[in-house]
Amino acid sequence: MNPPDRPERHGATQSSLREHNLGLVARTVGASGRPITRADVAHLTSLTRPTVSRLVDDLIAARVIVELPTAPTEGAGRPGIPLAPASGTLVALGLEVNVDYLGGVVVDLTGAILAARVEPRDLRASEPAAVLADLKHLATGLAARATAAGASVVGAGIALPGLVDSDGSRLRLAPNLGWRDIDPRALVNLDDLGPAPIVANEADLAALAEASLMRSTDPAARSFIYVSGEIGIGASIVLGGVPFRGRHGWSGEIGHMRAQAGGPPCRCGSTGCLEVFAGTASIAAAAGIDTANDGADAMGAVRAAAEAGDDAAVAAIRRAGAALGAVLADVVNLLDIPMIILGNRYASLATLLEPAIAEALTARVLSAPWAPPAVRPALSGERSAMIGAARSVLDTVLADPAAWMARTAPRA
Amino acid sequence: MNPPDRPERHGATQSSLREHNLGLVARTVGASGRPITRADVAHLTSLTRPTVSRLVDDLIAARVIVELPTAPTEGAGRPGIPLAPASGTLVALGLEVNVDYLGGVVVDLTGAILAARVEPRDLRASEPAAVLADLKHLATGLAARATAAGASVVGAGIALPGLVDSDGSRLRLAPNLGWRDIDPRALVNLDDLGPAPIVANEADLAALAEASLMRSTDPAARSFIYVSGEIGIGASIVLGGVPFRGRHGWSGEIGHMRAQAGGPPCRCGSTGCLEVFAGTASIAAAAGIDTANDGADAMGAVRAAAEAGDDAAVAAIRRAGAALGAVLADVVNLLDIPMIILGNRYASLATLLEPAIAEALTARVLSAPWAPPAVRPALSGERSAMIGAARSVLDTVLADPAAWMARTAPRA
DNA sequence: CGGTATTTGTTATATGGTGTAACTTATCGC
DNA sequence: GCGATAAGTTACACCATATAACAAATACCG
Repeated sequence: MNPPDRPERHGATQSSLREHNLGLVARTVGASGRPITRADVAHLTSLTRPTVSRLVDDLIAARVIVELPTAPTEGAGRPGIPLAPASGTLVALGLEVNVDYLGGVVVDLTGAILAARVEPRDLRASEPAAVLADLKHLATGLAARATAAGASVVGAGIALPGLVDSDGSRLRLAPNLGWRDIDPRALVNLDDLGPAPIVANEADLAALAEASLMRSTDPAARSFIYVSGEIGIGASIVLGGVPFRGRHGWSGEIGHMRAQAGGPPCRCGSTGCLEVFAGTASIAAAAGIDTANDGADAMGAVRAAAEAGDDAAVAAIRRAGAALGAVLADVVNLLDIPMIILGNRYASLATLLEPAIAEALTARVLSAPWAPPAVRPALSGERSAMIGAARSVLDTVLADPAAWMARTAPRA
Repeated sequence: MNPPDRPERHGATQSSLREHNLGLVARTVGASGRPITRADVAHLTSLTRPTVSRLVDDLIAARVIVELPTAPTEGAGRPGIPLAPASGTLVALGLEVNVDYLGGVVVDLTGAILAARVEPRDLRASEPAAVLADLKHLATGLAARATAAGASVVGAGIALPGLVDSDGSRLRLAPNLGWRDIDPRALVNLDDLGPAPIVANEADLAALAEASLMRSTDPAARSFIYVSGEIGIGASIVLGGVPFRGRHGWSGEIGHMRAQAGGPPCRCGSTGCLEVFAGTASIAAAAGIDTANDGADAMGAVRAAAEAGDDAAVAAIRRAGAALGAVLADVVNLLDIPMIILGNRYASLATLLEPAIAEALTARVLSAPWAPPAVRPALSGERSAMIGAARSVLDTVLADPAAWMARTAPRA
């Protein structure tokens, strides 16, 4: 997602120039929510109109963007031809393995979901090879459907619930699956689907999906903390639209930051971890909700109980919110990223958790008087990790369309 | 230091190409510890020899790099001409205001300190306008000396002990100086010394100096946490050689992260802050060292006492180390940056603090079994913030030598 | 209803930076 | 002293963008 500390970059040649501008035009068309003309792109990028025209022609030929039927005109002068990212031409697969399901989506450059398939299944203590073989089966099925519909599959991304090395070569540990030291790429083996799949942590990819949704609503907010509530608690630190993964790719382990002195021991071996107070299992237990059979909707039950005035549920949420707030205050003091997104299972609890979180933040964040941190539920829903996985693949095309064009037409 | 969330970048033209490669060559020569030839640069950058030659000629004309007398040759073939950053030609001023002194250095592209001047002075509760006027006086004196020696001053950087907005336009709060809401650029007014000076937090600039020192010893380690011990405790998060400043420029406030529940109240109004347990004033007090008259060397006295076996001093250091370790464990869990540099007043205590810090880190950092975090005293010494301030200005020249060349020869 | 202003998109040409190939220069090894 | 080898330079081709001029399509105005 981001490169590890690289020593020094490469020299730029004329073709790098072209690649750069090609990507710039593609991203400019893609990022601007509504269709824009070649002239608009020229203004936005400070490139000249002839240059933009040339680049746009190539991108149209590569099926990255399309010309729309000329819209109802306005103002003087010749009306421009609206351009938009192509829909249904280039697509990516977003796959995910999680505790209680396994699934995949097909997403195109507009962000539309062309196909989806989710198989609920209890994957606690499962066999990695078998599960990932099933995932491959699911993926090839989706890919076949997409190509049948005339789309080209540019690649696949895989979201996993655990510590993934930053280059995606290795899943070190997935506590809830009971997996350890897996090579996901070898086991899924999607070599026929283009380049090596992107493999990353589920929270980071969900955050990426959130980032592209936020780009439409609030283009200024390109950095935030995405908190993913589950049995464990993960976070993704998004800087300028890109998750920051750390030295090895293991950043964001806020579940084991200290929330409170003492308390029951955490399964990590330490005490006082946030997870003990604000993990979904812990919230459910404190609220007196049975979580054994129906983990997915336990938070819905807690919410319902709390809204009905159940004391245990209210107290459980308050305790979780206070713990989250204490930890997040430290995070904001450390990073000065005053925007917190509550995602995954937390999304439905967000309005209830907010008061306690906000209270802790205003009490402890040094800069709160000048710039009070914002706390918000995630915009993206259930399948955000899969969507983010696909998005991350499509982003590589948008970042360097020339590479994709070279791949698709090596007939020179 | 790093830009705030920018919406979208500019289109690249042929001159951007040139600027990029000019900077790349300059940085390649500058970063490689020892002199290298044009052919070496070509190999390292993947540019061709003719291109490198052209760029090098321009950089020599601009006095950014120089040809050295041809060295004792080795191996077959025509010996190359060694290139190195020019010494004494282009220099930057690094200035600093801190609690008990005010000073400046003149640094050239090789990192050599050509001149320095430090005036000890008690600046607690001082008058900003008067102090910064004195700083301007000091700066112009240093600049005059530099130009008299034949150097061109490319600009100035100013290090301040407080919350500085990320664009350097405003010092929000410097608790130890008693300053609040200052426009440092207007008050220092160094307009005749090139472009607007870079203004930033003292810890961030010291970290930058540390980063360039580490580049020589360990080029792989481009990301680390620099902890600056003082009455307050600041930190700079260096990612890929660049301090990360956060949304407003106020990142790194670890002094007010929670170290321990309860404890005496912090002057920030909260309780349990790290500063209460590990700030230098607090360490000195706990060790029973009088800090009133001689704050600068109080840590030396604590160290001496601890090494002599004084119980109070040993306990004070142990308490501070445990608190630091607890907070830093959270930081490493959050960011996965397993390298911690103890700087400023902590540097001399580092060997004594390390055991307690390391103990807390191994106990609480999730990834410690795979990748134990490293804890190290800072390499850079007393004047690191000033040096970093100058360095940051010189880095702008290295990043874009074309801009400097345009400034110096606008005779077209 | 026709002419003008205005803006989009295209075409033709100029500019400029890098790559390629060949050449010159300088050293080593025999 | 001669060939091998590598550094640096020169001459030229290539290619991407800028500039300028032009064609096309609409609105505005008399």
